[in-house]
Amino acid sequence: MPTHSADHEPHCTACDAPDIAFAVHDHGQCSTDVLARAEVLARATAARFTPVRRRVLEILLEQHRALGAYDVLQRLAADGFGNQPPVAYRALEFLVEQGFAHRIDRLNAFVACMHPGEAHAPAFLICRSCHMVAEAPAKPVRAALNKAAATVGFVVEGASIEAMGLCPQCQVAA
Amino acid sequence: MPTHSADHEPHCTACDAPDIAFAVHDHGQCSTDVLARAEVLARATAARFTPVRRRVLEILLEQHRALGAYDVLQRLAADGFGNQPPVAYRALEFLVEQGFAHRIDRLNAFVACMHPGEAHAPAFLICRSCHMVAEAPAKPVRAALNKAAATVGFVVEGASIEAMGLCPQCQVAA
DNA sequence: GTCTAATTTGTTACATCATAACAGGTCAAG
DNA sequence: CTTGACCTGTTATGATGTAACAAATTAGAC
Repeated sequence: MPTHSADHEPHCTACDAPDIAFAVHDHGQCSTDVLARAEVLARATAARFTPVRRRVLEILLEQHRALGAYDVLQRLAADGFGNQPPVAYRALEFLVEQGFAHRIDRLNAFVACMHPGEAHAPAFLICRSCHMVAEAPAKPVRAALNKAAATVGFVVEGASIEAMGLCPQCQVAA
Repeated sequence: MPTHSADHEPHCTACDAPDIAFAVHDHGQCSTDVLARAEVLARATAARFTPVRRRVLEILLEQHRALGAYDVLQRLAADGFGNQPPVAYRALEFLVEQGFAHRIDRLNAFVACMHPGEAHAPAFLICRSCHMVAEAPAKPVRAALNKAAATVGFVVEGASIEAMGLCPQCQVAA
């Protein structure tokens, strides 16, 4: 699995779709930027970005991977926060509502959103080997889905699109 | 929610995509046909279509809805089968492997496949009001997804595409 | 400032979903 | 009619998720 901590592409601020989870990049910068953007957004929307919530986002941002609620909880407990499930679930729920994190149904787990505030509904690309998760722009995918649904008169309000497969690095490794 | 038991469109045998879950149809015929097709397929592939497995498929076929493993289990127990979780999970796993049922990640539940043997990878349309689930042909959707993944070098091996929304009947009702 | 009301956090308790491991039964092939 | 593969039943436990209420904190009214 790629160490994902080098500093070749030091540019995460733009973080335009498609995102750079699978590319070698300065992840410290990447996560710092996303966190900063989230803070600005939170201030703009009266959302209370409390210590637990902020810490959960930091934890999720450490890696481009999905973490289970109980994994997050363990980390929180180690930091002196409450260590009962609702603590983690509530913070995660908040982050998802604010668009700062996404739930991956297929994994019963959560990832930090790499494009907070960008009003997007991505597809998720999950590497079965290194377990990294990237967001891919899904507009055409959703358009196709809406069209397919329309043929039976179904109106799509939201959709999970989660792909399992191999990321570029793991393809090479295999 | 539609009663879904009338006999207007008595034609499920063809059951060509997109499927008829949301349409008024003779559901007795519909489920009988699918079950018969599954039996033929099972005979063709050395798969052992045992009483529990058959019964689970029958249970799933009763409605165009997803059932949790424990719902299935309750029904099995009522029929005199073992009432421990593995009984249900194993039968469901078998049906999914054979392509006779699908797992809906979003619901932690299972639906009967309406197109057994047709080598398909559908998108699922889940009505948030009546909870019916239909399969929609997803070829163009998957094509778009593969394309989006390709832009970051990701190879898709499988994808869950699950849409939440309103079925035609429930749109009218609302 | 400080009181009040709303929100957030901590905690208990429990609900729901899922699987490992092994014993015993069934069935088909040799 | 035995052997080996597979299936079923059972025990036990693990993993994931939530309801409900008490205590702490915060924002806003005054």
